[in-house]
Amino acid sequence: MGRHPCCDKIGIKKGPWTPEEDIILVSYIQQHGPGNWRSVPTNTGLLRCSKSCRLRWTNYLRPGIKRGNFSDHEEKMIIHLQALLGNRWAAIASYLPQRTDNDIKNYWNTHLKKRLKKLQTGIEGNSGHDDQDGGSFPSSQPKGQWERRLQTDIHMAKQALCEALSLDNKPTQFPSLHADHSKPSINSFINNPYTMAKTRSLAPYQSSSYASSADNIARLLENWKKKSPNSSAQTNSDFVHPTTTTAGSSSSTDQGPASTTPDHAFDHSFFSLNSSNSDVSQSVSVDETANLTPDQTSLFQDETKPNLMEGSKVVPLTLLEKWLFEDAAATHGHEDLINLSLEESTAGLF
DNA sequence: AAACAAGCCAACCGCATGTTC
DNA sequence: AGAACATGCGGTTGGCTTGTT
Repeated sequence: MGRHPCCDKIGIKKGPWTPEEDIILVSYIQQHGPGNWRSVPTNTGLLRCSKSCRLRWTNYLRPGIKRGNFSDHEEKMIIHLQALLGNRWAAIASYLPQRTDNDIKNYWNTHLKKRLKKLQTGIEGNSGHDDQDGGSFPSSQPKGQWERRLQTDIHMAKQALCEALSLDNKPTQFPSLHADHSKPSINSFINNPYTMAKTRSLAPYQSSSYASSADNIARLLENWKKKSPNSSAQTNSDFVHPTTTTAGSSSSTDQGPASTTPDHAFDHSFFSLNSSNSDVSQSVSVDETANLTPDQTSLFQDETKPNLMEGSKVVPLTLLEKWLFEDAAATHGHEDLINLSLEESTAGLF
């Protein structure tokens, strides 16, 4: 069944996204929600393929994305999860709610893989580990991908089931979403990994994620101003968003005529936040999003990571996990102890 | 200061899977 | 049932940045 690629159209733009394009895309999604990517290029006038739009949204513009350096804890999470799940970046990313799979993948390939390799060669001689793409899991053995996945999933399902059966609904204190060390809920484990992606849209997202989105936009605008002082003169040949010419400086109050975006909700919710200073990430948070209309809030609840805070349980950790987390426990305190205690409660069951 | 190399990461590509008709 | 379409995922690439010679 020959499927033609989505990007085979002539005139499709490739390469880095411009701030104008970002704004157009975010503006559109603000009004229509993520999804139906096929129609995005035609409705916005963006000279991008639908896939590119989706990718740009999920990897960069989507609310709740944290960028920049990975914390020590995040590193350990990645190392651990990679050992556990293999190169299933989406699944790994689901345990790091603020990171995209692409980010994690890049970070793994550029930092962690090398570091582990170095570490491994340092202690070489006492191991017969297969490398497994950076090889960090001692017990891995040559297995087919599917077999390996299946094994992992069965293991996780067992853990989840065990958790559900052995623990009552012990209320658990979780850190805020903005903490780096969210722990998976039992729901996410049950859903994970195969159904995880599908459940993303169902899991309500913390309202505070909106701040991060505003931050993303603010950042891109900032970069835009930095890189091209004359960028306001740039135009998109097919589509000029009302905010395009005023983004950054006067956009906070400007509500020029919308050509294809009659609703100005976006301008309010995003750019009004950027009014006097560039650091919106500090000023926008739950309170701000509380003022959003249901549509606006639900929009940014749509395509996000699963809500790892959801539910009241976390998944038992293996000894390896314990080892990986124990260092983080020293720095992050009580939330990690939650997992350790669960580990103890389920140790030896499997 | 220029040339080159290495690192990094955003974006692309192709395949797999799910959904709709 | 199966073709067409939509979306998700992981591997890879290209270009920009930074470091080194």
